[in-house]
Amino acid sequence: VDEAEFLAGYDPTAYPRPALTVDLVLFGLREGRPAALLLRRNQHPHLGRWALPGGFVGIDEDLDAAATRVLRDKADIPHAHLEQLYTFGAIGRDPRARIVTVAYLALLPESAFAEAPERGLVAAAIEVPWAGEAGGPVTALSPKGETLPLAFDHAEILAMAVLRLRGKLDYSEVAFALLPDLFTLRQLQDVHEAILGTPLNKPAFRRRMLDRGWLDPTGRHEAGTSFRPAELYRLRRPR
Amino acid sequence: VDEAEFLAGYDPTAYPRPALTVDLVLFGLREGRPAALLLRRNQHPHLGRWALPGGFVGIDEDLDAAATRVLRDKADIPHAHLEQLYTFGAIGRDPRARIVTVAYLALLPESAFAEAPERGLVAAAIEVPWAGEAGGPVTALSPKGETLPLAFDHAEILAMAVLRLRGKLDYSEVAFALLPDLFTLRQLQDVHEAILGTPLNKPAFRRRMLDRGWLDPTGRHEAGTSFRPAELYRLRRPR
DNA sequence: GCAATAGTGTCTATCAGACAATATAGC
DNA sequence: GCTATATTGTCTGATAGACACTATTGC
Repeated sequence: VDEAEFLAGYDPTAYPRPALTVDLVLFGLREGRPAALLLRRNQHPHLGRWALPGGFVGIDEDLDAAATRVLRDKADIPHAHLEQLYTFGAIGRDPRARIVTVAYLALLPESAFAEAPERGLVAAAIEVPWAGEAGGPVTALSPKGETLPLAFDHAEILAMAVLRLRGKLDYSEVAFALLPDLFTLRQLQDVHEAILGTPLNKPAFRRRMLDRGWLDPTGRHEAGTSFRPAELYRLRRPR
Repeated sequence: VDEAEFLAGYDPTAYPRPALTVDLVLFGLREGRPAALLLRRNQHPHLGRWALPGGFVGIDEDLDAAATRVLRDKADIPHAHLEQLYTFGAIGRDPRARIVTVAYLALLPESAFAEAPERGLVAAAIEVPWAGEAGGPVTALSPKGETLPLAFDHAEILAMAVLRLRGKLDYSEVAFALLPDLFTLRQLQDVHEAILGTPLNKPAFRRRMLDRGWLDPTGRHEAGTSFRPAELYRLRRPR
């Protein structure tokens, strides 16, 4: 059996093989809520539904390179924190053909997020029911609050993205990828609260973050507030 | 561009596509140390090196189903805790052709582990250098202590498996998948210490595990010791 | 001075590590 | 009783939540 499979590895017509794509969860915060950039499908199947940007993996292209290419070409974003999320390969997930997709998570600061609508992308708020730790199926909402029907298994992929972020939030630097270079402790706390979906204790959060030693105070302060301005911090590099 | 890719999804000859496989990390403990079942390659490339059992994903086969099939057919193990680990798709990872592999982690109790050698599988101890949290490249050792050269990028896959286990150890039930149905608290602690590669405080570990409420005492005790026998516990189901 | 938020101090409950004391099996 | 390990108790230091207090800005 192994010999046949070996040959099938050389000859693409010996056995039919699944097609391989990457799909990107372009994740960020929109008005303090989890959000992702979605693309409206203008073809069958799932015409009119909303989908993650994606593309086929080239025969001479790394998976990470394919994800970077999709980020650049379909979302016009030159650079972002990118990490592989999970690979989805259920039989019926695409009605056209057998397509296995490697989902990637891209983390965008709110600024990059704001420029997106010109490309036909919509910044959809992602509602994650708390659903007892596991996180249920998500719903996507347009900026006006309408529910956006999702294509394929993309609701499942979005749910996985939020769960992954929750898990990595407090031992990794993912939160900082969602913030500008300079940020206040309040902004950092807002990011944590948005992803966890639960309020946090302010003094405890401050203590934890400062004791961690990842933050450098800049001595500068935010401007334009009508109240006491908060100090701006920067992520210490390299970590 | 999208239209061309759409058609390529239907017609396998329009664009060449990567082949897709699953590879399994059959993980367990051998004499209190992390170990995995490896298969000696009897073909080029990497003839004589040691590899994870794997196989091509059928066109009508779920990824999980492919992993289950490999577990059954190549390792003769009817059932195990299986979870997707990561997808490896670097360009040169297989010199024959472009092959992308979805790595799975299978967790075996030591009993299933002991029966393996008949299938040509070797239970290799996995040495993970501590390497400051990140875990460096692993080395595999035969039961006699010889270093086993690994095929393809399988050292990287094994390293990822151990890192994943470390991360999930204390909020998931992966440790129990490595133990028999009835086990003592000492055995549970040994599993944790083996995976973390560091000793743990005994009273604190007991308290933590018992307070968690996952364990049911059975009232029964281990036998055959020449000292005080420990109580046997069972994982409470369902979690 | 007022409003609003930043930032700090203190008290308490919880949890982990250290260490020692007690319990129980075979011999 | 002796040995080896299981199991429990206690002390202590670190950490998180609750809550109140002080600081600073624009107006």
